[in-house]
Amino acid sequence: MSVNKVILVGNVGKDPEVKYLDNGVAVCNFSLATSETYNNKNGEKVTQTEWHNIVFWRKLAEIAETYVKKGMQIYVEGQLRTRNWEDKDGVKRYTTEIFGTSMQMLGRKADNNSEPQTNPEVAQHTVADSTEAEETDDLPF
Amino acid sequence: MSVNKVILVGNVGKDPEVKYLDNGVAVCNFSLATSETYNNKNGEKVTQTEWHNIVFWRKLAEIAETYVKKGMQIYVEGQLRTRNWEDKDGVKRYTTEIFGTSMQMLGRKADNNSEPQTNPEVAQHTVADSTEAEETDDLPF
Amino acid sequence: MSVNKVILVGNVGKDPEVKYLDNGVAVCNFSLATSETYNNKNGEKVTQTEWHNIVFWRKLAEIAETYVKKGMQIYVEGQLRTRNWEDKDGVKRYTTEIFGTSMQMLGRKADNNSEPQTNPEVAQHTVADSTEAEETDDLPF
Amino acid sequence: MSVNKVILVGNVGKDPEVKYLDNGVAVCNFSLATSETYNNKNGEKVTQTEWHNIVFWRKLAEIAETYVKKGMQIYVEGQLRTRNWEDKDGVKRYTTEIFGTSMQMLGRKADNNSEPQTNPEVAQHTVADSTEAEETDDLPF
DNA sequence: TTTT
DNA sequence: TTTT
Repeated sequence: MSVNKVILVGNVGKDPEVKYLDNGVAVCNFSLATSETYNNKNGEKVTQTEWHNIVFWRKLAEIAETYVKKGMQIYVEGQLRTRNWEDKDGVKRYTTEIFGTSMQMLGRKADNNSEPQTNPEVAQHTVADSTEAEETDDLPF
Repeated sequence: MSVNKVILVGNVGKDPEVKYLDNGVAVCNFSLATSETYNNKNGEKVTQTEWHNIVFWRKLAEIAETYVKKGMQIYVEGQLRTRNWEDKDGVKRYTTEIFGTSMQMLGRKADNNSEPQTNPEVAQHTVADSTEAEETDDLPF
Repeated sequence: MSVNKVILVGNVGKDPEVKYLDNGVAVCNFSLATSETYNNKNGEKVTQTEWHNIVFWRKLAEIAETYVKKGMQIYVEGQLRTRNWEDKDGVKRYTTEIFGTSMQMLGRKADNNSEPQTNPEVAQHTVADSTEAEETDDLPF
Repeated sequence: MSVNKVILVGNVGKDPEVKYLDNGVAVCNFSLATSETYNNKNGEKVTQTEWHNIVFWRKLAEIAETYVKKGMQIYVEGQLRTRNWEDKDGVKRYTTEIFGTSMQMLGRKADNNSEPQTNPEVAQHTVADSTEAEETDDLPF
């Protein structure tokens, strides 16, 4: 009975960091900047940047490890998740992350990769963190 | 390299129609109304209603067949698809549909079902038209 | 060059708290719960709830003050904003909020208000935190 | 009590066509392609392209006229609207359009404009079809 | 820490 | 054809 959806288009702050759990599952973290520019009451242009903590798991994490680079403009769809943890003084702290479920690299191919792409399928289409029911070809849609 | 996403909250116009293909796959069609009210230049309140053709396949179609009823307020997420077909005069015609990928029944339980719900899990949570990678319990998220 | 969008459908955790700035501007805060249920690896049903900090300003805040109540199911559209502040030990802390730009009360009227509505126009249509260019009636759309 | 939202990232099919009504209001039409690639049951890669009819009004139309070009990758947010009209045989026909409310040009500047941009503010930030309440600088958000 |  |  609920919807928890985030849609972002922004620029990657740093090359993603990927680590692998003991069971081989990949987890990828990086931050994504979205910016808004407006004129303040003095007529000066002000840019306000938001930094979003993105987390990808499994296949999305592996793809991000290979293809996502600092500075790229990407589309991310995901869910909000607020984790809590204890800081060094034992105080409960909260961090809000975007648990990514889908990702797109935007702009032209030449933008995103200086080298020729060896796996264009992966790089150029939406990648979703799920085993989507593959549409079979014999259905009329 | 693209995103095609529709998000609707509206009211179901009629009980969904479901048919089953020879291979047992369910297909469900119904229309969903979204309305906007505004004041025109004469200060009169005007309501403008849009009717959306919704199509669900497989499990989503089966769930809609069982639980979705005329008048219900639901959330639908999906993609735009424009089909073409020939009318009786052989003229090519186009129909735009929302290929639903996720659905929610909104409002309280009592709103949506006069009878007690025998399968609350199905009725009260998001249902997606995909075999989502079930989150396993041994992962720290 | 960026998009920062959040779409939530959830239940209001408490009656909204509204305060008015010296210039008369209303600010409204409340938390909104979204829940997901899944089966863990032992086959047990587990519900995971996320709490979102919602902030409304101006007209949206005033409408929320009047109509939004604990328990209601609402739709919220907005942007992610992470504020930083100093805790009592002078440590920089971060809080992520949803700066709401649009809101809808869902479900039937009877769900959302025990008393008769004195201002149904306000309560029953989308309210956006902007002075939208009102569509004039003489345009063909 | 409803939500009617479309979010697209795709490529512009042709340079937008803009016309001006007698009252000076600009209306802009163009089509936007979104594509999906999947493997069919024979393991062949199939690309399915959807064409969306986009309509912009007023300022968005004027900006599109100046900056949006065939081939560009853009983000469009809007609403679904189905118009009906009579074809030459007097038959009622339907056309579904996306009434755009917000637009972004994606990718690097060099992607989208071969010439230097004379109005970077307009071209590089989100443009919404509304007179948004300008955030004033004296509010703490 | 990004981008324009 | 819905809903308020």
